[in-house]
Amino acid sequence: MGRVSQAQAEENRKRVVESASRLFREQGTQVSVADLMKAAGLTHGGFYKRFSSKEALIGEATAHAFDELTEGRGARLDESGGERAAAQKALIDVYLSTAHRDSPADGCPAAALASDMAREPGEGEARRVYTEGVRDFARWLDTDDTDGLTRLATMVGALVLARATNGSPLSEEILTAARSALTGTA
Amino acid sequence: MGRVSQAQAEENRKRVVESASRLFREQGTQVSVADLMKAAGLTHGGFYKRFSSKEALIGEATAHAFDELTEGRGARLDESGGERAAAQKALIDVYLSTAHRDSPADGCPAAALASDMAREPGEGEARRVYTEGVRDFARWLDTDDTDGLTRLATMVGALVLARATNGSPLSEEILTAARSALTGTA
DNA sequence: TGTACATCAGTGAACGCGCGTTCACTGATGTAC
DNA sequence: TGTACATCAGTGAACGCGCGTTCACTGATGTAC
Repeated sequence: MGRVSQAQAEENRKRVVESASRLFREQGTQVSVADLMKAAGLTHGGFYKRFSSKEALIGEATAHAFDELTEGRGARLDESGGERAAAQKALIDVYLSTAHRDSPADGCPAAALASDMAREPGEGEARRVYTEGVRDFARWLDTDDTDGLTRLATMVGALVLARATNGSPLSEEILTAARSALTGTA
Repeated sequence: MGRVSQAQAEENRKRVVESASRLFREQGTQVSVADLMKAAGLTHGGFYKRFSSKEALIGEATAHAFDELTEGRGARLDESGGERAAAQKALIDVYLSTAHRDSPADGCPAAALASDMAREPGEGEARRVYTEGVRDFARWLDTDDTDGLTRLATMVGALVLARATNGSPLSEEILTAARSALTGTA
């Protein structure tokens, strides 16, 4: 294929990180390097020209997924009370929807990558980024009466259990129960 | 090594299921057949004399882990109000402890196996058993004001996030926040 | 602006390794008499 | 109760395959003049 322009090369690299962040959320971090590269329209051989190891890509892809999540949240932390509560409620409704359950690739990395992070060896870049992302997300979810960490735990737990029981009616029951508990709506 | 008595063979098989149920919770279902057999003190060759596939073992090991959990809960569903609430509080305190966070092998399968179940293809035995186990556990957690499903979601989410962020102070904060929200104690 | 050549992004074959699964073999157990 | 032999639990080598990573190669891009 020959050499490719610097701009194109930069774009290719970005595409690898983006599609990896989707594939890792969808299938876990054990997706193969060959599949990751193929998803970005490349062959596996060039991987090590751009990334020092698969581990390194996991770190970058995790960071990318959390960045997306932060953009998605949109609203700033210092927003005024009423609007903030409304933004929280809107996000929780989307978070605990069957659509979110069924498309982990576009979804919350805190939920999708949790077990991979738990099994990630030692103190890698990925874990650091993940922990920071969880902290930020929880802070955004704080209310006057409930710790954002508890609300996030309920959301992540409900999503993870709904995914694991998908195909059974229980899956929807879990989402509905958690939504109702967190937003006061069925 | 020659033939082994039927009683011994039966015991060996049980040991494989038991140690697999620990290893799967600890490291995920992608632990190799060779490692599973070694953990039970056997070599990998004999595996297919006792199990039709690795999938089948995952099903049995999942069932075994949930059976253990049910025994661990001890108290019957129809227990009287006060005692039941006390048993629930006791279990929640253990569930959200750093000890439970740090030893997934003896811990809750609903939390430890969630992502593996979500990625398990199709409608296997393992998923069915898992879903049933989650339903039972949630039923046991029901109170007059809160759906057991929501309480379980909070517990599972907190445990899973605490494991993924282990090594950071955030990990303990998550456990403490959830414990306090669920039992009213710090 | 045009030419000559060095650079290097991406390719595809290859590396050593571990996977799930199969199979010929072993020798103690279980059984028929 | 004792003997002869069939059974079969467990072993270890082997299968085809996919993994993460390396590397010689290609040819268009970028640059020096």
